[in-house]
Amino acid sequence: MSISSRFAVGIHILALIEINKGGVSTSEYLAASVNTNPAVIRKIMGMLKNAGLVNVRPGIAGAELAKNLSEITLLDVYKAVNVVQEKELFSIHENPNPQCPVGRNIQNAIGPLFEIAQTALEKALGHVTIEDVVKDIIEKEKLNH
Amino acid sequence: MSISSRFAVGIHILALIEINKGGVSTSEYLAASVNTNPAVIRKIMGMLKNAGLVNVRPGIAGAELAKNLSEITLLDVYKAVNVVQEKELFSIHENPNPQCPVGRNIQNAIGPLFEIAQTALEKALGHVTIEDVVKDIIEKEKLNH
DNA sequence: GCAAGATGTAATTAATATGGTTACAGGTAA
DNA sequence: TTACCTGTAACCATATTAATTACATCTTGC
Repeated sequence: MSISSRFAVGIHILALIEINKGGVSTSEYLAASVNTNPAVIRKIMGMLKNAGLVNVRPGIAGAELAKNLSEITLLDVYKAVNVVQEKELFSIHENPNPQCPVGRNIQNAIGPLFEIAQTALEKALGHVTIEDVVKDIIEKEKLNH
Repeated sequence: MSISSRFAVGIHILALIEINKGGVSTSEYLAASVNTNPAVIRKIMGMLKNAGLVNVRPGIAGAELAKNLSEITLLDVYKAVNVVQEKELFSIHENPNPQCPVGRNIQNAIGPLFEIAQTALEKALGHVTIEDVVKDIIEKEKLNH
């Protein structure tokens, strides 16, 4: 199992919109960089739009960031693209046997523990911004010249 | 997406083996508590065995813990049952466009960030032992009497 | 030795999720 | 009106999960 690449693609899109600030970031343009289909980009873009991270309008070419670069964290993107539901990173088997002491308590015993772990993950994502990613990309570019 | 319930079932199995210490924990017995098929239990048990967490032998009924309760963390179980590969909790889109500055650097830019988040998750799991889970289950049992 | 009963493991299946693709409705601007 | 874009639904191939069935193999008791 692994978390959908929608998350990585979402980050890619936001970073590219920023770096392409002079030009027009159409879904076709973004799709060419990600190497996927424009419809996939438009779907993800719709999610980013709903989360208030980008501005896009029907009929009008190009997308823009709706917030300051430094105000968009990876956690924002992660939540926007809906790769993991609230409290449901880990799945717990349903219908354990209520006749058994372990069966009737296991869900309540491990649920909170799983939440703690998921929260630790999300907190880590909250500490990184798209600005950090963009700066890192620019840095890596310089090193290869 | 969500992490396979093999993880939750693995925890369930270990806790039940402990609580059923007096009796014989066959795959059929464990399956009845988890509410699944004995073959599913045997498969997971094989993984726990490979990780050195339980002792089971062909032909001999019952499983035992191979370590002290307090020495088995949730992280041990998580790794044993192989629900997430090393460094691969988050998937990153393959073949981004190398002609684009973002495309050619995105993987190296976000890979390490994803690792940090995954490590935070795993660290949280490493702080909890099966003993904690068993104690919690016993506690919850008392409260309901 | 052999029957009974357990574990080990492979093959199959249904259900679900993902990402790609196509198609088209609807909006915008020249 | 034309050209081009976004929004979105429908469909498909593929992968994964958990359940199920089946059977080989091992151990013990007799």
